[in-house]
Amino acid sequence: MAESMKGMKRTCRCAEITEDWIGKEVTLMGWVQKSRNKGGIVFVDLRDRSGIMQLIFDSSVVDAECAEKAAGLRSEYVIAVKGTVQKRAGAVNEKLTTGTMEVQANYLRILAEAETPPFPVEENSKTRDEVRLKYRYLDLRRPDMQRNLILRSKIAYLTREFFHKEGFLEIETPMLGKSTPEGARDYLVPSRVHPGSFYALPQSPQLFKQLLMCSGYDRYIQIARCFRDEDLRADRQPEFTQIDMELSFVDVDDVIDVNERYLQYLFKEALGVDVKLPIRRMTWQEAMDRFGSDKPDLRFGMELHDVSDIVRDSEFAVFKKALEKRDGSVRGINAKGQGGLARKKIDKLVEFAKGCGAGGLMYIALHEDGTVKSSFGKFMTDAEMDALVKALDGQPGDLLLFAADRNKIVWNVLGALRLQFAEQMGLLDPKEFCFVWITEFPLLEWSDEENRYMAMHHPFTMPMEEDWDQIDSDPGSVRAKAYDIVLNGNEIGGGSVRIHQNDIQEKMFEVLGFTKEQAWEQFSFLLTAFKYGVPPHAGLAYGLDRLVMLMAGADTIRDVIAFPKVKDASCLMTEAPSPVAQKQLDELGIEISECAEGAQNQGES
RNA sequence: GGCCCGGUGGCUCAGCUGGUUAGAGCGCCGCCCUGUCACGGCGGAGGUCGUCGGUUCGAACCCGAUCCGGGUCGCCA
Repeated sequence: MAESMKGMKRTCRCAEITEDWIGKEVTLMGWVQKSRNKGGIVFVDLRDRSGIMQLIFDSSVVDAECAEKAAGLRSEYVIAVKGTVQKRAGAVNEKLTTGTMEVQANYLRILAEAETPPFPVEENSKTRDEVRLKYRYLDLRRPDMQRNLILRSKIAYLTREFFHKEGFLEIETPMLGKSTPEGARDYLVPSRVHPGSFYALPQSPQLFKQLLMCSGYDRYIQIARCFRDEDLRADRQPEFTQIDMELSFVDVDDVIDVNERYLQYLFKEALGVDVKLPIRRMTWQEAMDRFGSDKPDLRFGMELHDVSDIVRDSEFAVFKKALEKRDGSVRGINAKGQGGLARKKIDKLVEFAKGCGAGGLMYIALHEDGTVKSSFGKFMTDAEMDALVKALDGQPGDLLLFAADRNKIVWNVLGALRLQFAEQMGLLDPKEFCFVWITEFPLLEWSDEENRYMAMHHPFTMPMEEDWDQIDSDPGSVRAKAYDIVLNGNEIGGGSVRIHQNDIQEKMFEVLGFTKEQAWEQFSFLLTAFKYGVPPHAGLAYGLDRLVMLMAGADTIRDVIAFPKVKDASCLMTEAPSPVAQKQLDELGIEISECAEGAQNQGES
């Protein structure tokens, strides 16, 4: 039976009590973690967001009514307790920060009873995600989830504090905006007032923050919700949070400078971790050549080696074909100490490589006893094989893996293999934080699907001056003033200097295949604004969820988001999205097609 | 959309080559217990093995479809 808390006032949280409090009267309120009834004495672990305090109900101290109530306490009951902080008479519990103390209770109220929870509310839950997410409010009671969300709050606070001191202004941008064709799919919101027209939820505040620069706000920051209607991953949710910023009268180095100091401050204050400045920088080309990725994990080596020149004259058809392709190459990595890998496991690696888009994967296994096994040795001369082993510094016991194809595929395959081996070999320490700036990204990327160049970052990214004269002759070779900040193989942020000159912007649209009319139709407000005096500007945005995930040591961003969605972007707790009443649809002038209705009915059965 | 992994009492899992009555730990319920903290002791309840269909004398197990969750590729300017 639930009682009122009238007349009682919480004095502090459970684990805020220290030994200085011994002898003091306190009032605590929280959830029953566990109750141990010894007969005449009942121990209760009381939990709130700060931690646990042991309560003791002694039948020789409390009245009969209180003793009976205490004996009836069950997990997750919400209670209020008055009592005295005392040093424990019995053994100390070293697992609790409050383990030397207990509260000798003298008064108890049951504020709410609770049914037995569907899964244990405890640290390191092994309960599967499906159940956790259905009862997310219970999952969020668990100490590890509470720590994550408390850390997230602290990170948001430190971020605002740091950038405020640096002269940034926090300005909100709209959630209801205009749909744009490039980029991810938009979440659309129908307009009641304008039947047939739709708002789009922002994929990022990109254009608005550039307009704010036009308006003279100089330095802008926002912790902004963003939406992308694409498939989910462990590190991707349909709605997510960016730390979004834009600065005027700056170039690449200025953005990097303030952000390096931010990261140093954040990691020191939130985790006590020292980030050494300056953070290492690496061009995109170097990252791809050495690590096969534009977000290299630098906590370990196992670098890629280009062996194209060594095998250029070989008779092996796979190598030959690869080198005839545009941007074709043969590259390898050395998986140290993996030479003894069983044939079956090597076959699995080959399958893995095929999954990454490769035709296959070649290997040289250097056994400890000096024998050599290779999938392609018979097509090669001894001299060529020796040169390959030497190029990768192969020692007895090593496994050398080679991919041959267009660069994009070779990088992709070897970069992924490199990570897989590192994980298998236990080379990844989650407590080690290895930052790197990746700079000088290509401005454009060829799209086979669209049969045109696409902006790698976005259409407002400034090209590097020294490459600009190649924009007509060789657009793919033009580099951009774009940069990503990478932490342990995760892209935690990215940004660029923006185009503020009319002629460059027009040329950009032309290269991207926009007609002048199309460009104006989509971005007229921005292009018009730029006519009235636009300062040079640049910006950057962090994925807050990923940043918190890495700082919290979590495996998925779901563990640092209070109410995340599952893989098909639905919410297991609220069951969103859901069909709506016909009346709502009528108001919006929306009709559901038969095929969508069919899919919906199927989904419900 | 493709590929891979999983779904067995409330939770986490085991369940052999298809074999007769589907197990364990935790939790839960009852009784006992005044120093427990992974409390302890005694007793007890609880499962259409995700769903549908098929193969078989016989299916948790094999086959097909489907639903749910996870990972990944595509996708994510």
